[in-house]
Amino acid sequence: MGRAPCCDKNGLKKGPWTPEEDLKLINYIQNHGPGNWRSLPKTAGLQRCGKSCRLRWTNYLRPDIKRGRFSLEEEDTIIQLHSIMGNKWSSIAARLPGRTDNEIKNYWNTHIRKRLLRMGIDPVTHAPRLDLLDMSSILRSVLNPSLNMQGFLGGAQVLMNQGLLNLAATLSLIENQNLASHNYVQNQVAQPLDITQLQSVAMENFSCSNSPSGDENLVLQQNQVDLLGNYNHVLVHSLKNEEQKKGYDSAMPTPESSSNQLNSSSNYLRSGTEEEKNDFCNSDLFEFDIPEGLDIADIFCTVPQC
DNA sequence: AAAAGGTGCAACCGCGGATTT
DNA sequence: CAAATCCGCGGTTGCACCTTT
Repeated sequence: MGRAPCCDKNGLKKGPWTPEEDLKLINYIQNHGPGNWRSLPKTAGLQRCGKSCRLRWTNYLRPDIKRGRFSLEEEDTIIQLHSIMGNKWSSIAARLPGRTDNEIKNYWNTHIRKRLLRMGIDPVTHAPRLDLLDMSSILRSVLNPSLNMQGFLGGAQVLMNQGLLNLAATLSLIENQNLASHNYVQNQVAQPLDITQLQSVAMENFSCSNSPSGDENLVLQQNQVDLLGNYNHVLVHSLKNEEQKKGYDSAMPTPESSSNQLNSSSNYLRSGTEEEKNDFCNSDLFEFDIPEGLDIADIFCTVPQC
């Protein structure tokens, strides 16, 4: 014995909502409040599935929804939260009052994700796209030419440790909390980030790291964390630079960017295509400043098989 | 000016955990 | 406890609008 079916799907309307339907839904919820989506359509006189009503309300009709383009602060927050939460759009939306998970998801897929790709940053891992990059040669050209990278690398397979990158991003987020909170306050939507939660996520990432174990490696990892803690600063800084160069307009990509965008949202998982390589080659990813005192040895982990 | 192709976003789909009977 | 459904989530699609050719 279970509940009655949510709705009889036969004869229910689908597709775009009309203003009349919106009005019915708004009026009903204003009088009765949201919830009980199963019975809502019938009571409200709507030929819609309850699921469709809930979606329409939560994503579009809710009075507290903030419309319009995303601010730089919101964009920063999305990038930082995505770096530790991944595609947990509802969790990210919970940190961005007035924004819905659907809106953030769309904005990520249509704007931020493509921009990251253009900059040679993997939007899934938030790490530089090493598959598109001869890192050692670039670093050699950027850093002191006397540095013997070949000797340092020792012929070993050199890979960024992804777990540490994630952890670094997390710690960076924690570090940025004051700034982020400040921004929220400025926007009158203060909702401080939960540091405890973030720290637990950080530790989870840390424990998932495929780094070598042992005290020495822990020291090395801590150094990596210290260094890579700046990773998200660099990422966000670089994004802002790009926006400033183009004249910021999140909602209106430039023709240049449009011509480099991916063809379809169904191609999200595509990686390493010629198109992306071209995007990367045209990017200015490495125009940011290398911090003083940077010890390049801390960037890498040299393990037989990361 | 028209056709073709690209973009952005609202809405739908399907899944899995939670809840109810 | 099991079955049936609710609810919310992330992924995907459809289509109107825009841009390019």
